[in-house]
Formats: sequence, structure tokens, C-alpha cells
Amino acid sequence: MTNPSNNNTEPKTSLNFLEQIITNDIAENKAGGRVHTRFPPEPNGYLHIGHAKSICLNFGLASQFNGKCNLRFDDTNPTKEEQEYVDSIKEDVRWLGFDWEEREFYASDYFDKLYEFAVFLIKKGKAYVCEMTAEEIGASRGTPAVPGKESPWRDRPVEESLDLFDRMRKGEFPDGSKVLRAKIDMGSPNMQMRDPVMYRILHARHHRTGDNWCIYPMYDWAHGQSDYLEGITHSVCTLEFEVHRPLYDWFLDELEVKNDRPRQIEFARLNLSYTVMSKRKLLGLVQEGHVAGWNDPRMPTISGLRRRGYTPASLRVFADRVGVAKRENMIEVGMLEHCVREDLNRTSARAMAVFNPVKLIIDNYPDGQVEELKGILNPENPETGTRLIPFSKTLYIEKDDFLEDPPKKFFRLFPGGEVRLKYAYIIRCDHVVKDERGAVTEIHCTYFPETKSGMQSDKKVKGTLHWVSAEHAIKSEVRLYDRLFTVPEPEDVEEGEDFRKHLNPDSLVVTTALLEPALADVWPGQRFQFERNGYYCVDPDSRQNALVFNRTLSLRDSWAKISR
RNA sequence: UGUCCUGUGGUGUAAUUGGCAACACGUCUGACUCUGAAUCAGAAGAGUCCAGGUUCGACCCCUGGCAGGACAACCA
Repeated sequence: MTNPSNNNTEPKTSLNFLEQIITNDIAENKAGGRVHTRFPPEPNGYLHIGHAKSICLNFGLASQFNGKCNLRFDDTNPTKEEQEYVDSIKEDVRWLGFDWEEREFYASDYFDKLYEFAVFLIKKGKAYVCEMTAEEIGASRGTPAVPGKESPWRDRPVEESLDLFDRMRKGEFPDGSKVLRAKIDMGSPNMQMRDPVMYRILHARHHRTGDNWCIYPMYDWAHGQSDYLEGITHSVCTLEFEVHRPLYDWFLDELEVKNDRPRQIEFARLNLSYTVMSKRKLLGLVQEGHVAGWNDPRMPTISGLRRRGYTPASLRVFADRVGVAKRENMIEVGMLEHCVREDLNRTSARAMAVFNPVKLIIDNYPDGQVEELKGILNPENPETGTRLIPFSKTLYIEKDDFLEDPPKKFFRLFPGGEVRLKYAYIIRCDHVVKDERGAVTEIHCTYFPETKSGMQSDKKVKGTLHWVSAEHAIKSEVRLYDRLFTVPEPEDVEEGEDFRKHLNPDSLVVTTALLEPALADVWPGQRFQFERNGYYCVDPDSRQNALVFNRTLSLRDSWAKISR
């Protein structure tokens, strides 16, 4: 199995609780010391960064202990699941860097086996066909504090249940008319143990088994048995299944599984600030058009993060750094952003882009002269080479980089001030030209030839500006993405209010930028750092002469803090 | 007024089976810088939910509270 390196040099000094459990299990030679995990998504939506944590955990644990990890689709509800989701899930897991080899499984692979197991339990007197309606079952289940009441069908003869179950399978009964229930304990303080439903009748076409079945197993019945059939040793899931664990074990007990039993272990799901994670809410955002789709770069989905420009390695490191435990948590997005910047800083090529251009004219630079200057592609990794940047008399710089009345500690350009133009010369601002409204339209400067980049010069300046040559710059659409919500915990709303009220109206700003010409030939997915600005990647919408860049995230900006 | 789970700096995670709390992110200084980025150096910030108890010694063990969460789909 592949386990991509996380470039994580921090020495591993302690084990998390899952590693401890597994280490102990191996020490006790449980399952012969085998470790086999699984990632079990339901194909009813797109994967998000919370799933990424689970994927990293399951595949990571397996490789760490020389085991295997299966990809298993939990496809027991044909009314919600679709092939489209299966495809996107596989793409996302692969993109994250994990390989399930030939072990691509489906709960639906086990429908026959599950049926046999169910018959076994009926014969054993541990399951029965119940003919109450869904409402009746709900009402008789009681509440967490009040015991439930037994079904009138609970003690019907085994032969009768067997016959009815067989006819349920054959399609003799309409949806909802009957269910198969485990016979456990309607008085149990654990609601999960109050005769849970194992099968329901659903005359629905399944994306894999077609019309072969009209009864489908419920999660609790299908999941643990699938784990068992696959030889899973550690069935890692999220906290909400904690109360299901007695049921998970009960089924295994009653099926008389003695050795190599899978063991369910729960951990706290990932929560991220400034976003929402529930599939239902994400679906809502898509359906209501608040975002452009599941892979909108503002979505916390893996496909959204991918389109946004996040790297698989950064997501893996993130999953590793947030750790895993059983307490509820809220990870600050800052942590994620740090992981991405760290990776992108190391790996992305630099380029210059001007977003709010103002013309800068070098009065003493020869008309018509063009110099091809060398720019380092990545100073963190100089062997990646250089690119050529044309320099000429008329440039564009960022409006923000010039102020007529600079505050103290302003290291940029102002009348009489000097700055370096990155990879070019030091210049001095002599005067400006304004329009009738008083806005600066031209900044006139003098350049100092002896300060050309690479030459020895005694002249020192505080600031360095990025720029593009007016004549050579190419135009690009740029989509500036920001946090989807304006508050850290958008789901934390008053009674009767909705998380949508915290949607950030400025989460997407479409603008244009002037780029250095080396960027004319880029392909979707390529990532860059626009110097002094941020990280950007080429969107799939991008075309040869109609470039589209997405802002992954900005560079840290301590000047913004000072000037505030 | 049931069962189960969880409480450690702002956030997250540690403290290897009891030895006066560590790491990462964040924050704040300063250095360096042809990216106000990165990097480097340093600082502040918790006495471990509370109260008892055991012990020479408790984040860790015991008792009792308190707080938060999960569970009442023919969803997963």
C-alpha cells in the first residue's frame, strides 16, 4: 500500500489513543497481530475535509502497522445513493494519495450473505417480522428515559417469521408494510437495543444490484457484518456511533463469531471554524445556489479544496497535526491555512501580478528599450530555475504601493522616496500626474542603472515592489475567494435563526489582474505564488487566451496589521 | 430527570501504565530580507471543570458534584 510522505519531520514522541489500542491489540496477538481498517463512505454526497481526516486515519493506521485498508461503499439505501457519488469519492481518495488496491468493496456485495445471516437469527429466535407501521414502531420505542413496549408480533412463531421474511424478499408486500427486527430488549436504557430494524421493504432500484432486491439492510445490520466478512480488525468511526457499539457487538455475539472479531472504535469528527460540515447543509448551499456546486472553491469538500488550489500533501499534514481524540473539537481554519502556505511556499513557482494597476513611467529609461530580466522561479528551491520577465519604460504597479502622504513605517513608494522594483532597478519617485478628481494616474520616476538586480550597489532601500511591463502584461480573470461564513461557528445561531444568515457576501469577488507574460501558457491546476500577494491556481474554466486564476489564499500580511 | 461519552493555555494534541504540564497553530517582540512572505531568535499565555479523599507526591487513582455532547429514521 502506498503511504505518501507527509514531509513531517516532527519526531513521533507519543501515540494517539487509536495507536495505543492497536499497539496493545498487536501485543496481545489479537487477530494474529493483523491490522485491517476500512474507509466506509455512503455514496450519497461528496467527501469533505472531515472525511479526509477519516481517510488519513484509516489508511494511515493500516500502513503504520503494516496492514491494509479497504474502500467500502456503505450502499444500503438505494433511495439516496448514486453512481455519481461513488465516482467522486474514488477520485477524491485517490487524489488525497491513498490506494485501496484491489479492495474496492460495497455493502451490497454482501446482500446474499446478510440475508443468510438474518435467516440464521430468525431461526435462533433472535429476529422476527414485525407488521407495525413506522409510526407505531416509533411510538412503541419509548424515549431515552421511558422504556419501550414490545411489538405484538414479537413472539410469533419462528416458522411464521421465516415465511414472511421469504415473501418480503420475493416482493409480495408493499413498502413499509413489514420489517425484520432484532429481538433484544425493549426496556434497554440504550435506545439502539430496543428491537432495532434490520430490514425494510424498499421497492427501489439499487445503483449496483438493480432490481434484485426489494428489501434492504439497515446500517447497523450491514456495517458490522461487512466488517466481519472483510476481516476488518479495527472499525474506526465517529462518536455518534458510540451508543451503537453494544448492538454492533450483539450481532456478532448472536452470529456466534468467536475469533477475529472486528472491534468498533470511535473518535471525534473534525469541525472547522468558518464553515459547515454537515452533508445536509452543504447540499442546501449547493441546491440554493449559494455556491456554484459541490466543487465550488469555497466549499470544505475535497473537490472544492482541490479546485481552490489546496494540495493533497497539505491536507495530509493537516490531518496529522490536528490529531485524533474523543473530545469534541473546533479546529481554527488558521491551522489549515498554515499547512497550505507551508506546502505552497515550498513548491509553487513565483510570478508577478498587478491587481489594481497604476502607471509608473521611468523618465530616464530609453523609449522603446526592453530588457529581459531573470526571475527565480522558487527561492525556496532555486534549482527549479528561472523565467524571463520583460522590463520597459512604462510599467504598472499596485495602487496600494504608492501613497502621496505616507505614514511612518511605510516602506513603499512616495514622492521623493526610493524602492526596488523586484528583479530590476532601484527607482526614485519624482512627481505624479493626477486626473481632475485628484486621483494619481501616473507616477514618474528616475531609475539608477547601477542598481540593476544582481549588480553590486551600495544603494539600499526598505521596500521592494512587484510590477509588470505595461506593453507586455497579459490580462486574466481572477476569482478572489474568502471564507464562506463571517463567523467562526456559523451553526451557532439563536432559536429560529439559520446558519445562512452568516454567509459571507464577499466570499467571491471576481476581478482582473495583469500578469507577467510567462503566465500565458499555463494549464488548469497549476499553482503559483503571485509575489507579495498570495497563492493562486489555474481554474478548469481557464482557456488559452482567457485565463482564469483562483486565489487559494493570501500571503500573511503583517503590514495590514500595522496599518490597521 | 435513563444509558453512554468527554472536560488540560485562545485553538488542537501530549505528558508511555502517580514524579510539580510539553509540542503545534495563533498572539506579541526583535533580527534578517531584492516577497512587510519565508527564515531565525525570544516572550507572554494553562497549574489540568469543581470539591473532597488516597499518597511523600495526583492531569493521571477513588467518591461526589458541575458542564458539554450523543442516543427516541423503515438514514448512515
